[in-house]
Amino acid sequence: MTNPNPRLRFAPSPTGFLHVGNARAALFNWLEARRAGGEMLLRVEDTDRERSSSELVDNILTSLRWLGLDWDGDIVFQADHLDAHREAALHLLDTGRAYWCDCTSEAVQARAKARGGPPGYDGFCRDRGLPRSDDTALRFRAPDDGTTAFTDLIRGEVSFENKTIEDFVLLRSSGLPVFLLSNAIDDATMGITHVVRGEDHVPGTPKYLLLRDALKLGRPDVFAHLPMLVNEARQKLSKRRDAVSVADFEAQGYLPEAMVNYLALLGWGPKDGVEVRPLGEIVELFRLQDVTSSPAFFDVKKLQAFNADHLRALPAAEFVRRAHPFLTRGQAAVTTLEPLASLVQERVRLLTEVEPMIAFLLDDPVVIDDESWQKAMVKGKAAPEMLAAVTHRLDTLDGWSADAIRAAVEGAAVEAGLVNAEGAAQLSKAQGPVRVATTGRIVGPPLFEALEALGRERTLTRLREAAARL
RNA sequence: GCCCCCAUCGUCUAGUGGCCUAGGACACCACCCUCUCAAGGUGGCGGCACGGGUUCGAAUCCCGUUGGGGGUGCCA
Repeated sequence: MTNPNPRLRFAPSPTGFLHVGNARAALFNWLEARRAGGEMLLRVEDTDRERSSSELVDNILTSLRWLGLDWDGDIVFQADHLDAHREAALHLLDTGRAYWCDCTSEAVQARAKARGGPPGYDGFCRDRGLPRSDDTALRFRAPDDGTTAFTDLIRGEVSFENKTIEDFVLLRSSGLPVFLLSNAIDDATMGITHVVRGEDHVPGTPKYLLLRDALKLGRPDVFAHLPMLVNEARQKLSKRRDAVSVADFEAQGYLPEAMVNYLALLGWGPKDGVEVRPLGEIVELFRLQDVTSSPAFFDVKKLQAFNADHLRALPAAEFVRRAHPFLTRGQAAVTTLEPLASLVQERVRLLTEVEPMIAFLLDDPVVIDDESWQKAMVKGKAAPEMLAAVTHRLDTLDGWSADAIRAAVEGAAVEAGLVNAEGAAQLSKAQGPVRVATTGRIVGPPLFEALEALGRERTLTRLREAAARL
């Protein structure tokens, strides 16, 4: 049952960017391979010369590396093996399992419409004995009776009646092999034991099996068809319709560890219920047979929550390092961020949110948010009194530490009359005007640490400018 | 149309005949904590698609219905 040396593969076609659906398929292959101590191979299915491009190959490889999904051995490019695929197809012709057909797809459709039956090829050229020409494609002669079945690790027994399988194309009239043929042969050549791919491949599996049988290539040990990843309309994710490129998520400030963690939970869950955890633990817990069979919605909200958790789990120095590529103001931003790193870290969900949070330390004069100004200065109580009192106290403050600043603000609050029933300073009200004057916004990192970082001169300048504006 | 697959809170899932008055997570709401915002804590909202069986007993097994999805290319 269990193969001692499982070989799995991720086989993307470079006709689009790597999107989260592909990434999930790659991840599950990788998880099973690594858990079982097997091999993870990578094959680029570039047989569609028109739509494939080396830029897209680069994008796929870059995204896989970013996610931390490595592979064993050299990358196999399917286009390098086209001759062998063609040869195999021709062998099928010799053994009577294939034949040349000159029907155009228009003609096939017209006949289907005319007979009122199901669309698809009707075997028109089966016994015409056509020779190969520039207009003929090679079709596989599918069996007329019997069934083709396989066991799917996730879905159980799946079977198809052979009479529902049409005579599909093996070689285009250009001589190029089609996906089904290349895919089936390459899997055999590469010794793939576990075929783990999307559920959209289920209907093609009997053809795959029929081909492998006809070619006497044996069958893989295991099939596992992963549930689809769907959009809000519950349709299969598509690159064109849905914004789900892995590279885009990277650019938006997601951590690869959050992405793979979240992706692993789409169709699978650890027995202990602990969702947020390092990949290494997931590798140990993952079992292909535990994967769910129903489709899953890719929920960006939950991904964000995971990202925030993984961000907080980082050591502060590492957090700064990860934020680096997202700091557009260069070294100034880095040195500004460093002392406040842990305070910022706890408050962002995406790395792109880091710089805006420390922008008040980078901009002079500070940019004041209108809504915040209205709230704290116009509607807030005793804003002028508070600003005057705090300006004086901070101007004459001994030392410049968060604790000392806090004491000064508390003293100013009492002076401005912002006190509770016991006469103690009401910081929740008092900090508003100070915060807006110095950081420009009503929300942000803890005020006293922020002012300590801002320094006495800039703090006083901003307080005076705000008072003048009032 | 035909073939195939799927069906537990809004979403992702736990659940493999009794432990389920269905558990967790995200989201949402309330409260607590608190210098704002976060984080954290507590509580709340909310689900086994429907109908038949089988069984002492069904979210769990079987059949059907409905709904959704995938495939049906000389794309992959």
